[in-house]
Amino acid sequence: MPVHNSEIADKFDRLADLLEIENANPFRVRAYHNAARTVRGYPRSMSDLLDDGVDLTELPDIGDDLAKKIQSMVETGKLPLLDEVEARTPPALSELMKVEGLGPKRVRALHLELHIETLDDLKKAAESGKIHEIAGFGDKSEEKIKQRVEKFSGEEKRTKLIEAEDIAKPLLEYLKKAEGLKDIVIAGSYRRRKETVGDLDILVTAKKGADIMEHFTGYDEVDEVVSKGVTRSTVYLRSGMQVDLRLVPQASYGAALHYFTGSKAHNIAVRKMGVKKGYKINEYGVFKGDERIAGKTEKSVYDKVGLPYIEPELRENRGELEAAKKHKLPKLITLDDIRGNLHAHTKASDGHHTLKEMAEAAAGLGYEYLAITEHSQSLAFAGGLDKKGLLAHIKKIDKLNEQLDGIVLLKSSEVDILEDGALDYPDELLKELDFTVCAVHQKFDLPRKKQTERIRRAMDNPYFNILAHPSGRLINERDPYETDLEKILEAAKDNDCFVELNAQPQRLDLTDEGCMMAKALGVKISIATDAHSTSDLEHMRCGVDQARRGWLEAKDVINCLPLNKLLRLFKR
DNA sequence: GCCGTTTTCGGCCCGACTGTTTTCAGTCG
Repeated sequence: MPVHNSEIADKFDRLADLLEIENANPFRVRAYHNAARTVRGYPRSMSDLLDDGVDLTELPDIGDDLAKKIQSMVETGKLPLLDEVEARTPPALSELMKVEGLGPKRVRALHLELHIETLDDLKKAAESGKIHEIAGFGDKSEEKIKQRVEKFSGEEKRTKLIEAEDIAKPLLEYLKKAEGLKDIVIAGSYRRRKETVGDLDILVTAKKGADIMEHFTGYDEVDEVVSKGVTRSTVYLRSGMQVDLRLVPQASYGAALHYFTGSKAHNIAVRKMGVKKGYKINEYGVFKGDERIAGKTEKSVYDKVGLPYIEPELRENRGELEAAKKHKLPKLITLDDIRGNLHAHTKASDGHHTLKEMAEAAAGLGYEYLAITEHSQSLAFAGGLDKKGLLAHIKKIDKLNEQLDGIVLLKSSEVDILEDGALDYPDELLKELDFTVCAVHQKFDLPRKKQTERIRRAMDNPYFNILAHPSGRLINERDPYETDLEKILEAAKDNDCFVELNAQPQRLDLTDEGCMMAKALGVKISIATDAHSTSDLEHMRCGVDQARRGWLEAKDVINCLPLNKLLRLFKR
């Protein structure tokens, strides 16, 4: 069982937390966190990189020492230094640091003074009123800890982007009513269109004297006001979502927007570039000495460090700064580039609308084509069509196409990939289709090698065209099944197959990193909604967001092609 | 512990808010 990047990253983060509690050199602590971020976000597994003989010190923030530690973890699953540290500092202390308001210093104090090691210890200590006796803690701290421990669930919950939108939109409408408000924008990972967001960062500018903060904390969805200041306030909404509101002068709007959009790694890298040029960059602007020389727009900030504007979706320090320096940034795909949708269901399997209704909805979005991809015969529980049923459906589509104007329905099927890699219909039936969308829907728990081989074998079939939702994950609900994505993409490349970026907001499968890997390997992508209703068709925008995070351009995406060119791609 | 068209040693992003303090440490983003 190969070690996942996330496991390596978690170990580095835990080690960093414990070292911080032990009062280690803060820069050493940061080095471990930085390495964790690099490893967690890396599109290829450390294990595969080592197999290929890649020198890990080439990766950002990985030096000789950490490269060795990663190698040790890949080979043995162990990080000896972590074991060593955990032997003298209780491992659960790093959990305590996740409680809001508790950092390394206070966790250390709680441990030294009251021998608190676990959440349970902390809860008891708070209830028995021992905490306020420690130097640096008072009655308020004790009370807050008591409340926070009560609410603490242990896991940091990130909210799916589309759910965050549902929370953000009414709040934004409410905030816009504030007296004296000028600009308002949601920054942070929401603006970078990350698939999940941890909190909402809202940036505003306003007329002098306007009481925006009062208005904000008075929102009727506010559950708790964490802090409230002149330029910054933090609240929790009833939904559990944390919202930060920041107020900056208009002259600083661009610098603040850049700062609060992040990512942190991108910001730090840009700041470092500023320092090299003798500037200081913060949320108020770019400064040369005391003089503000830029900051009204984001572009002005990039300008000062000698870079072109970088789209928010790219700001992850995953090579965008290097690309920008060389003027090689991708021209990111937009929703307008999309000409059709290659994955949709109707009432014939598990969809909610008829062929005609789906066709008209797709035409209404300005599409040239919509592919009808009912489930195949093995997927009985999702209304999969048997051979006869599919043939009849094909005829229905032919007939409807004669009546339709401006849009063409493509005859396809979401064909199951069986456990042995065979497709769920015989070839003589598959050849009646314009193309196929093939997918794994059962036997999610095969070992990595077998699962990978299953999909690769399926691609050997000349009627295999697009691999749908390649990992099967459901965000926050179901883990991806174990595969070697790189090997699958290589097989797709070799067999002239394509890979889907499923735009369902709970799937978004490929990931952004998967898109980057596909692009690097020369595999083109279908961004498709897997629509089960007419309204689902509008989830295309979610897929496009994810594609943009994955550096994709219109030329990388097959459903940006006109119909005649698209169909040529499916002849293998 | 990482990193280097000034450096292989000496830097490492920085400002706001809170609470516990009498001038600032701790935490957060």
